[in-house]
Amino acid sequence: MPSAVSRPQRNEKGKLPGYGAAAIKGNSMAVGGEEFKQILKGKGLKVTNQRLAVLEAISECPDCHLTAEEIYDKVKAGSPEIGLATVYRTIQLLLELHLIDRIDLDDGFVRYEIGDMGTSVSGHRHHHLICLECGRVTSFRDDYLEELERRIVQTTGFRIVDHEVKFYGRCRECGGNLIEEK
Amino acid sequence: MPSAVSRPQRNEKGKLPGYGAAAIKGNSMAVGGEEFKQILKGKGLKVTNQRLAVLEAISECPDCHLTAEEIYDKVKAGSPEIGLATVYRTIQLLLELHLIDRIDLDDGFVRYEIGDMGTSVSGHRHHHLICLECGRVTSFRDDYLEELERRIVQTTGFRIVDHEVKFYGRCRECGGNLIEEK
DNA sequence: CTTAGTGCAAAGCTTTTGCACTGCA
DNA sequence: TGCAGTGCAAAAGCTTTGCACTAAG
Repeated sequence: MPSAVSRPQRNEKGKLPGYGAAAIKGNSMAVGGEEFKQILKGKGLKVTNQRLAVLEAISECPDCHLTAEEIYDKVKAGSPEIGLATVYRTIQLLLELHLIDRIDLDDGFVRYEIGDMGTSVSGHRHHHLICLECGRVTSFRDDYLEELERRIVQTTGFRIVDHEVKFYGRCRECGGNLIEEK
Repeated sequence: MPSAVSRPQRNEKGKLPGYGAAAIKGNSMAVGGEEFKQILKGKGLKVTNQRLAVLEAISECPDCHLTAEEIYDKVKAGSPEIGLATVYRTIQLLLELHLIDRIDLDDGFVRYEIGDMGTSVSGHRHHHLICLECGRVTSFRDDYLEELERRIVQTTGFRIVDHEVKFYGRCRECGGNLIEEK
């Protein structure tokens, strides 16, 4: 399989922090390795090195927005024997457990990031600023949408439990607030 | 599995509201057939029945959120000889012309909808309420985010030209604002 | 008349699945 | 030990691409 072709890249920003063989540490995880193990056990699921390694890879760099392939590569660095299918299966599992989120940054790649752990229910998820120029993605948090949510409930009867927001524009480095563009 | 409004299951397609052979009318289009033709001519591109038919199909039902396959089926009803590749190529073209938008409703399908025609620049795009229960998708408009955008510019220097918002919850029919869910 | 655009089929990629093996509980 | 979980490879989807033909300008 030619892996070079599908390498996600956008304007050279593919320099993710280098990772050594750092699996199963269980400390840098947002969820915490122990907590994750408990969740698995509680559901009658088995705790495997592969599962720990995948969650570890995703939580190590919350702003990396990794693709499945990138997660695979990161995990493989520490556990060369892991299979891509297992990565996909684990991603699926983590999504169902709401430990990670699937995000679409409109660059044609499906990406994943560590979840906001429980806070999502109260609508405090973080959001993304996407620079149309350099492709850089910046995260930010804001509870400002609560007022808007309140209004939506009143007008539509829609009870909101979560939301996702993406802003497109131009970051400071690309001339963002300096340029007077129509 | 939620079998709601416009929810195509995998391996099942074309159960959308039936559409007659209604291509090349050029009137129900948000852009207007004539306007579209002018845009094409202005770019030195050719005006073809296929292109008109694809834009027509997408703009006929702004809330349908059609997939490429569904667009193909709709167009085929009026022009049986069209090829799927042409639909994909036309979708690509329309995206580049900013006449349509690609949207991700988190159901595993890539969808397209007619663009908000120019208003996007001023941040007035419409957004989506996604019911986690029945999968129904409701659109709404709101300028409320302008204040939030203003704040983002101030704190991050990010100049915003567009945004996309998705709200997840439960629609009125599914018990939305009636249920006291923690 | 020129060549962009199209239809068809084949190729490409990403993600899923079948099956025998492995290792957690 | 038993069976969930895994690795591998094959399959399945969806989208793109090569090529000869068609039709817009």
